Amino acid sequence: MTDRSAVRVRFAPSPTGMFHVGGARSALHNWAVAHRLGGSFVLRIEDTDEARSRPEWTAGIIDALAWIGISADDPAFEGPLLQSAAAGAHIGAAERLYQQGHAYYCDLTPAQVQERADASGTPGYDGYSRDRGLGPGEGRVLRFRVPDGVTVVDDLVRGRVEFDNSSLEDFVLVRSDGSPVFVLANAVDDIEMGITHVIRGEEHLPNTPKQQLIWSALGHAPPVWAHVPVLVNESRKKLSKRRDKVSLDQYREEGYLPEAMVNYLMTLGWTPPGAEEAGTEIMSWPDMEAVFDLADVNSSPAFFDVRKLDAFNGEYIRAMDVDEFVERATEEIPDDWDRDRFARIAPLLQERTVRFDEEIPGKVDFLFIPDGTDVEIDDASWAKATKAEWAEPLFADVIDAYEALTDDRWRTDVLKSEYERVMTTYGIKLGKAQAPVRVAITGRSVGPPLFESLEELGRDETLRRLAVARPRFGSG
RNA sequence: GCCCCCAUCGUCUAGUGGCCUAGGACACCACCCUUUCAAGGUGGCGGCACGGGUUCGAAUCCCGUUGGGGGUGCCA
Repeated sequence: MTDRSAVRVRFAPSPTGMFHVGGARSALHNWAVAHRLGGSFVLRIEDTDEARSRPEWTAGIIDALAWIGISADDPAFEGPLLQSAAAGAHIGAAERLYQQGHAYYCDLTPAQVQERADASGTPGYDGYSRDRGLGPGEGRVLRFRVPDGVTVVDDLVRGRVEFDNSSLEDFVLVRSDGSPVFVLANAVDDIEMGITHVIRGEEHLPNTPKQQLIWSALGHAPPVWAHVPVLVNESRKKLSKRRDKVSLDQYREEGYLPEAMVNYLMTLGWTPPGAEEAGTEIMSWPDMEAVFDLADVNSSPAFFDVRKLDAFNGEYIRAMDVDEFVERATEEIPDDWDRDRFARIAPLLQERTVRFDEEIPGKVDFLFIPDGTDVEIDDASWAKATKAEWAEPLFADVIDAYEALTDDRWRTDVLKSEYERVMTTYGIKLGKAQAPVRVAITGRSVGPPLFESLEELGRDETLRRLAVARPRFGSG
């Protein structure tokens, strides 16, 4: 027995082999409502269209959900249920609808329907078979007999939406091959599963009156509807996998943290109460879940802005435990790099990291060059760092000072103070003064803090690189 | 074409008739800090699509216009 008072929501993706960020947001909304209201979250795979259904895709969906914190192990989680397994219920419901006069058979082919529409000048199906009393048969579809009147959809995010039934036309419930159509299957599944809240994307709003009609024809009060606005791209078109980067997995591979993705996704169309006072929209899932309310969700489409996602990701990365950061960052470096050396330098990268992709190795690769191979020095950077009058003499002085250092004094603090001692002669600040050496050592003008890098590189290699670079002064 | 939805800074939003000289976040710009780059701090730029009403008073309510989007299958 289903407890009718208990909240039950569902997330019903079709298995397409790719999990959409919009789907993730929708799943999060459902998850938040289920938890907040002490209800359950049902995962239903809409695999009716067999041509695009693959078992491994269901596993992919579960994995993607787990990544954003919707765990199949959570007590609120139910499923996965396969829509195809309920085919009998769909047909049974269709039969009932027919028996009770809420549906009727029609033998017109799509082409014939089109012909009649063209002839009359009124688009759509004209109700041709409404009163012809046709029974089931070869090549016949079952159509819903849409009653006169108005269907009012009460939507949590949109309010009251009215549809004149005359604009609905007698839509198909069962195809001529006997298979149920989406609106029927979807509504019947929701009824059978005791779904109380249907929370989904706005693109479903237009077929909601049809489903509501089915619910009531089947003798049920409609569920609570909530149609959340779609996610759009920079040209304000609905995010599509054809032209936009929408795969959750792809973001995952690029090194976005699930917490950041979840947090960002939730801020699209909704601001956590208190975010303004706090001066930040960064908020943990438990905190968001505790205050999330569909009625507070905005009703206009939201642009998926990767720049803001990046900002969130950076915040979450900086908030990570250092060891955790190092461990995660290590996954991104080439196999032949010295793990220990990387672990020593990696903490310096934490606040400089926005994503865990290529930028990690690219920032410290100068420390992992094979013995005997020179760094590739960027000419423009070298030219800029050494164009001042003081550059060449300072460079020479630094070499002298560093050569005088014994191995046991080759430490960040000493390297820095020696550098500062040398540069006072030239009356410049460390910010400028460190440039020539930085380029000589790393090949670039930007990178992790210099003296820490020199300590890690070691005395011999540092001195060697400085010696290799020095002749460049003469050659302009 | 028809049906439906939407409309506050570049972006995401707060705002539910007076608290709005419209607030925050991201981005951008400037300055500060500084061992480059970041991070951090301070400040700045920037918006209620338009036109009519209603009201003592409108970002907020109503109507229209314009603009955008979604849906219009025997797809899901």
